Amino acid sequence: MTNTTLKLLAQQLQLSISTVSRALKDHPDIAASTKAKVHALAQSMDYEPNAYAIQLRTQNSRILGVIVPAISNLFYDSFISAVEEESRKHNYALMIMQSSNQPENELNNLKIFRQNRVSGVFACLSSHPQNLEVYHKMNEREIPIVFFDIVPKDNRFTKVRMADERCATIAAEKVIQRNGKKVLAIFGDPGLSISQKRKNAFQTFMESYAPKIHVTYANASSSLEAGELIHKQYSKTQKFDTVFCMTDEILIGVMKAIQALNIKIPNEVGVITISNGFIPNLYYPKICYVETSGYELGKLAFVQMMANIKGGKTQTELTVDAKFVEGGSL
Amino acid sequence: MTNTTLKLLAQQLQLSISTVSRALKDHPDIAASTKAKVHALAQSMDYEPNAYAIQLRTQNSRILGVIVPAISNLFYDSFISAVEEESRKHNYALMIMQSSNQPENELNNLKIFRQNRVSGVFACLSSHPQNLEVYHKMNEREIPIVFFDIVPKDNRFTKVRMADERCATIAAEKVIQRNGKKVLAIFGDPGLSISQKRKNAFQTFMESYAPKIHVTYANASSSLEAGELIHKQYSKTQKFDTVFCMTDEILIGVMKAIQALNIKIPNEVGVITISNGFIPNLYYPKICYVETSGYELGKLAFVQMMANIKGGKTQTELTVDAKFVEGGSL
DNA sequence: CAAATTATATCAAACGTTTGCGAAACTATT
DNA sequence: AATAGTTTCGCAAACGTTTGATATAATTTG
Repeated sequence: MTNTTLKLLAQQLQLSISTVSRALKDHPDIAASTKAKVHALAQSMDYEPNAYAIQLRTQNSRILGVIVPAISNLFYDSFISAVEEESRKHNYALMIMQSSNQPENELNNLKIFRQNRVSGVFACLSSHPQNLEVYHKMNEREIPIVFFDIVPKDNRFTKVRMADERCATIAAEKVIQRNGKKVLAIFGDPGLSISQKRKNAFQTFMESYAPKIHVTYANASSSLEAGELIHKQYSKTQKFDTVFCMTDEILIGVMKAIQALNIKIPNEVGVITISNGFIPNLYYPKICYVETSGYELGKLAFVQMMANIKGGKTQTELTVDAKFVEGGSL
Repeated sequence: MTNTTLKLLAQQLQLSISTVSRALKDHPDIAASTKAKVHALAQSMDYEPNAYAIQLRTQNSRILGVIVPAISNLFYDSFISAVEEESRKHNYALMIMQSSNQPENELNNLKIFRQNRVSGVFACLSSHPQNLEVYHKMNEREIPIVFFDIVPKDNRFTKVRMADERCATIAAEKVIQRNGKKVLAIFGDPGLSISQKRKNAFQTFMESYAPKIHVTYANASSSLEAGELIHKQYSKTQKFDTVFCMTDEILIGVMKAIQALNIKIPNEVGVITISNGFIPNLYYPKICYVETSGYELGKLAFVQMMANIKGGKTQTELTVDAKFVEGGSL
């Protein structure tokens, strides 16, 4: 069975295609009686406008592209969720692709986006350093780009991200408020700029506001490593009384080790992390965290995208602020 | 800056549009020298074929639609992840929409898919009962549909799902093997067919293979409820020694309560669940689980989709088998 | 009642491709 | 040198819309 088209409707009704087209969109030129007939037939024949023809003609796809490192990720999927909600409201459809942190995939995805003439793309850089030429070319072609989370330094782009430094600073503040004396602070892959930012912020705050507190800095790019770290550090004579985790992944490793060692939270050690909240709420007591909401970021990104699409350029970097969420772990 | 088109290339090269088109796709009619020139110019002018024009002309969108209840979900996002991987390999793009379990959203998403003339759709029914007319109509229009996870009874459709009954049976088997005597079995929303299936399978197995074992059946549609259940049941004189959780959500509630009550796993109680593995691995000891892999399901769904697109109808219901994954909790 | 206005509907071009068919321009064959 | 066969390319229609310009009929106006 072939799809219903304007032409088909027109033939059935002995009208011209343009009349049918206008009737369906309530154009004032068309008589009410005609409109009624057209609508009725369209309904009964299950007419659905061909998006491709429309897009070809109008040069407006109403499709937005999203590139994330991975869909299967607590942070990014809440980002996507938010963007999808907004898109629906604004009558845009979404095309989602994952880069798996491979620049090669990222490029390929962008190509698909361009070939589909997306109206804009939300991009999260894959972690490895790369050149931004593609993005510049897309800018030249006037395809709006909103970078999120992992954003380039280049300030010719529109960017939204979490207030990474603030997160770490807030966490440090809380640690001090709760009387942490010997802190183990675990950060992620030191190659990532986000790790550097958070570590610097944490360190800066600690050094200036609480110079007498003893802080051990460590890296762990996986839960496994984070767990081992706890095991190792906890057997030392100089034990920590507080542990700060930079990410959910680290927290997971830490918590496993803490459960294995049967350490009591918060009596024996306090725990604080940066997270969107899902993982911290899996434990008893709930882990205290500084919230970084992918959802909020998504909403913000969408606003920026709309501004970009409508009003031309908005080359700014916006951050969504962090806030502390109380738990029972500190 | 306007996009490069075949016409533009043709003008520059003093060739016809059709020649340029054929040159770019290595058509044997075109001289090698011409091809070289065309390719060179296309390259330097960043020519990207317009997907809409192609799709309009060829009537083949190479886009697949996916409807999930929620993207932000451990199970579905691994499903999506798998489908996306395969799609990329087969040169399809993905359009992902979430229904939020609202039939209304589901219908709206389907409309968008139809208007975009998707080559096929992966659909997971929103939980509330609804009529399948839309899907039948799409079938008539020869849009392949592969239902996954929550599938309709109607066997005119292609379906893939987890072996729900098997999961529960395997879990029951293991509980008996590990000498559970007093089992607390917690199932999800009793309105959902998946809950019924799993409960029936569990119950049937228990009654026939281990009639002397005492099983308490309970429902909990949220982690919270599950947690309360544990608190209530554990204060009784007749305590349980094993708890079976039907889903991750239930497990989360259960584990929180267990941690709060400071119950030792597996010494005081054994725990087993049905899961894709992420949550069970968050704890120490790791929770034993019967694996339901969204990833595997995605792979299977894609195979079915390809079969459907190429070879016409494949009206079968396939299931991906469950397997037990060892942990330290039983 | 002729002229001007309004209401309604049609024409035709354009968006960027793909593709069957035909047209030159060569080359090879007798 | 005429014919047949190849190689290389162009013409033009079609995919399903949208939209400015235009045409026709109906209505109003002075």
